[in-house]
Amino acid sequence: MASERNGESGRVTDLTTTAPKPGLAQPGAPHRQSTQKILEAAEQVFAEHGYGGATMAAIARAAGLPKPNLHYYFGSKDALYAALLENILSLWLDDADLWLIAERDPATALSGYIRAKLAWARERPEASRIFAGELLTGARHIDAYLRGDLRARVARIDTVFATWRAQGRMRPVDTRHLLFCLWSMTQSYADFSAQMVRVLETDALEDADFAAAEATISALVLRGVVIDGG
Amino acid sequence: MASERNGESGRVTDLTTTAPKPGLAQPGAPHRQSTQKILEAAEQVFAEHGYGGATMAAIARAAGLPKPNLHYYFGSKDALYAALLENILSLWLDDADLWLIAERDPATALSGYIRAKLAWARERPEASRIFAGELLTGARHIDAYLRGDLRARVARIDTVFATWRAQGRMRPVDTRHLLFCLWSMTQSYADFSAQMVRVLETDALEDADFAAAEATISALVLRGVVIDGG
DNA sequence: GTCTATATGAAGATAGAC
DNA sequence: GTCTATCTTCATATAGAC
Repeated sequence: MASERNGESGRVTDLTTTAPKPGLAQPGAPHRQSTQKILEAAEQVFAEHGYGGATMAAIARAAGLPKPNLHYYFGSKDALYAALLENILSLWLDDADLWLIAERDPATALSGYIRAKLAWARERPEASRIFAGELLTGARHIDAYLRGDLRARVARIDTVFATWRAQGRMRPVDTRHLLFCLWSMTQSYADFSAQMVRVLETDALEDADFAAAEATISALVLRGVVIDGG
Repeated sequence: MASERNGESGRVTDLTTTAPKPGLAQPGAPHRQSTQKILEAAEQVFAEHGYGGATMAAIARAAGLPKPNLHYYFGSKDALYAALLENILSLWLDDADLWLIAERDPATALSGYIRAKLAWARERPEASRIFAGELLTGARHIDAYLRGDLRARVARIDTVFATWRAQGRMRPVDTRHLLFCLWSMTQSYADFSAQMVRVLETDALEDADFAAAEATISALVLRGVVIDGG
């Protein structure tokens, strides 16, 4: 699990695993360019309308391509959605492995993780919303990921927190529920921004809003679980 | 106005005026019973599949009624969804007014609010998921509620927190972002339970899970914002 | 590989009998 | 008020020309 999280140009990742049909020999540059455009369009449309509300026609329009091309490259709406989810999951993988490690100071680690999660919420809100929508409706498409990869990562983080607790640097908070809280607070700045902008009477979340978010979440988490001078 | 749904202004309609068609004099007991069954079925189906993925046929099946009855009582899928959202919003209204009042001790108030929100997450998870799905996809149906009622309630809570801060009983945390954190943490136990049960290797969230949730969230919030001995 | 045209089925909504 | 049968629209998916 290479911590391949380059913070600055953390743009759209590679979309490699998209061989559309058996028999396609070399997916050339135009191939990758089209699949890329389709995936970006699909991210917008699925995020805005949900899986059921999204239509292949809308995705095709957003991608600037004819509708059949989507089926040519991805086979079906469900397969396109699955490919998109696969892409999105790769974004979720590495922040914890980068920040939540036993060698770090707990306060540094937790605040860095919070900052990284908020950065994703800001840079890729549609990705976060698609993931959230998938969870809302039962997570059928990502069951294997949740039971496998995610659970393993949570188990690793549990050993890190256990180390800190044994060193007297962290209060005895349940690892899993603390992670649930961290995830929900940070991702809500993507998932529920529609509510936030209306409460805050603004058009979109800005620098100041994310700064306040980071300050608030960090205050809760650091004061809540980190033991000073440990 | 109430008689003919013109399909345009009929966004969030008043559910309690259950006069589906002009000429209905007294909505009797069977009327209310049918609308109730439909709303309960709709809550299940909309929560499980999202607005776009839900079908009137599935709702009718879940309600044990023929499809046309749904249109007879609610006019359209969108109107049924709006009526359901209206119902759900009424659940969201009162916990804050009950618990977050200046006369209370901040620790008591906040932990009581957290407990109440978690109780809703447990008792009405589908309602929470429908609300979350509405926010995820832009909150078009509840724009007026968010800009009006909700914003007013947030403003009231802000005065409560300001009082506590002035009394030296609460740290200077941003009211709105603290509320965002409280909402996201508590509601995630309904909205994202599909993820939680897989991480926790269980079939459904139980007493112990909600107890751990409450302990974790309260620990973060109380230590984060309440000043002891204030 | 790419797109026009279209098949096929499903979904929202209604007509009209009872 | 209630339900059977059906209309219309639109979505996914494909056939087949280029």
